[in-house]
Amino acid sequence: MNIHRQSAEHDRDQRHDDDDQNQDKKKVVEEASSRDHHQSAITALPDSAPLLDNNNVNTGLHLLTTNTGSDQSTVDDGASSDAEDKRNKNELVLLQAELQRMNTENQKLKSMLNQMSNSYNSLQLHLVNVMQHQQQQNLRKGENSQHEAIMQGKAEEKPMVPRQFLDLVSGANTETDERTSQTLSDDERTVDRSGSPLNSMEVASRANNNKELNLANYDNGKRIREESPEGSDAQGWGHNKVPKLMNNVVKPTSPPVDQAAAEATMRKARVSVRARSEAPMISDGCQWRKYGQKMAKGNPCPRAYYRCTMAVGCPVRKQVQRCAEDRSILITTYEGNHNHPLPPAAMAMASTTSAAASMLLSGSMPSGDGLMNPNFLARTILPCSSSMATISASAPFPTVTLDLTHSPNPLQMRQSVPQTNGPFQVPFQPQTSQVGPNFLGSIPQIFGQALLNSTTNNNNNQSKFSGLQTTTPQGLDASHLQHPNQNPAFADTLSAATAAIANDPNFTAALAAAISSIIGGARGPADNNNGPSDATTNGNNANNVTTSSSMQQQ
DNA sequence: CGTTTTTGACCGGCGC
DNA sequence: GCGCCGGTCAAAAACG
Repeated sequence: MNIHRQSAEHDRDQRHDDDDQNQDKKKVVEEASSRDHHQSAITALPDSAPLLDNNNVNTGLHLLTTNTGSDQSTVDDGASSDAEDKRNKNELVLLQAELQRMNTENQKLKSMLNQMSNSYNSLQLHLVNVMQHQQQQNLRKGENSQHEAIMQGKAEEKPMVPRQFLDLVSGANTETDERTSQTLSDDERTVDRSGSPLNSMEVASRANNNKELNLANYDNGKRIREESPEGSDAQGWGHNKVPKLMNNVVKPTSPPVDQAAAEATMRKARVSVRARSEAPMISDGCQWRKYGQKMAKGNPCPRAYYRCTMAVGCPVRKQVQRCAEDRSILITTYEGNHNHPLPPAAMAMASTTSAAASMLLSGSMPSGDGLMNPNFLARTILPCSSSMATISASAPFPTVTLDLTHSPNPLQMRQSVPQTNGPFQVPFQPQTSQVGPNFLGSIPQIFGQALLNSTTNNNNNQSKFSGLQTTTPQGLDASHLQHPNQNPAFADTLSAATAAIANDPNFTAALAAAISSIIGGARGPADNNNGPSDATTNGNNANNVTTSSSMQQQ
């Protein structure tokens, strides 16, 4: 058996080696034509670094060729042409030196940028952690006083619900909340999750008779706790194949052990996108080759397996499967990092997955109290969008789900809190976290940027953006938790953004940019080891980030 | 004829 | 140890 496996792997490796050789051949040609290919990663960044502009390099090359041509055409012009010849040669040398200098500088800047991005993310996470601790303490104080008030029979105006709210917003109560919710059956939790009035978006959606949202939430609930088709889609994916795949990833560069481990972890991180589409596959700008199809348990629709073919040896894979409950919903799950530059059209999804993976990475980053709860990140970074993205650690590998299948009605969302059983009612209290205004402010940023990006496109495609959902590692979903600080301003922003996104055919781009802007901070789409196209290059993490949104493609 | 898709077989992890 | 299940492989078929 081992022999068989070894021979099989040997064959596989050999194939891989062949692929590498072919890739090398291709590279030679490509690099000969465009040497500045690698710089696209940097040039994809905002216009912050003129030195990194491809045009500069291209211009330089163009000058070089032009001058060379003039050299040959003026050979017979006499002594004056000799002087000109020398001058041209000098210019050529100068330009070459300049070009080399610029290249070196580009490399330096690139590495600096990576370093800064990492530092920024680390600091940001640390700050979030510290702030949350502070707020926990404050909330505990408030909770205590609340208890005293209740004990004194003054709870008429502030019933038990506020306490629950306080418990919810206090991240420190996670343990207690978990215990409480764990006493519920899975079914109860599922019901609660989908029916929780705390999810303002869902409430709004219900008020709007939005079937899609309810459906999607129900699906998510099943995904997280049950072995639903969708769940299996996002969960047991490649758990036993990671080492093998890692070989593919690591081989070319033979990175250090820790980096390899990080990539291995990142390889596990998945980004799932739920979108409404009649097409067999959503177009994300990448080239995919189908390598398998299976019937997943519990879902009559087959699951298709694709791998990226934009570059030989690219480890990125994706699964495509229709939702069992609503077959108009297409669930696409991405895994891995692109090891090649991506076209602009593919940058969107790559950025999204990168950001999601980064978020997962952040969640597992060492913090003061050990590993940071990945859901903590989701709750802090995306506190108001808990109905859009799901970070699931209940799955074998962390998955971020981007649900593009439902669109909240911000107007109703604004009213949702009063309309429901009260702003503080909590059916059951898993964990959520109260985050400061700083983090709330980042949410409109998401939609704001999405709005900016989306308004640039005017296609007929219909995309619906609803929100992000977070799931606790214990399988508890925090998506039903409404952020207490939701305000009309945010609702307005969300409203405008949603409306704009609804008309955005290239929604993924907008969404990716938005998520990247808040999650990655300085980590832009191009901020990865392999260039602009890298989706999850930083590969450190083992958590799931699911983004769900309702996207309709025509 | 090269590339992509299809599809049955195989492998490894996991639960019982 | 066995069976189930998800993921992958690889030969054959289909496609352009």
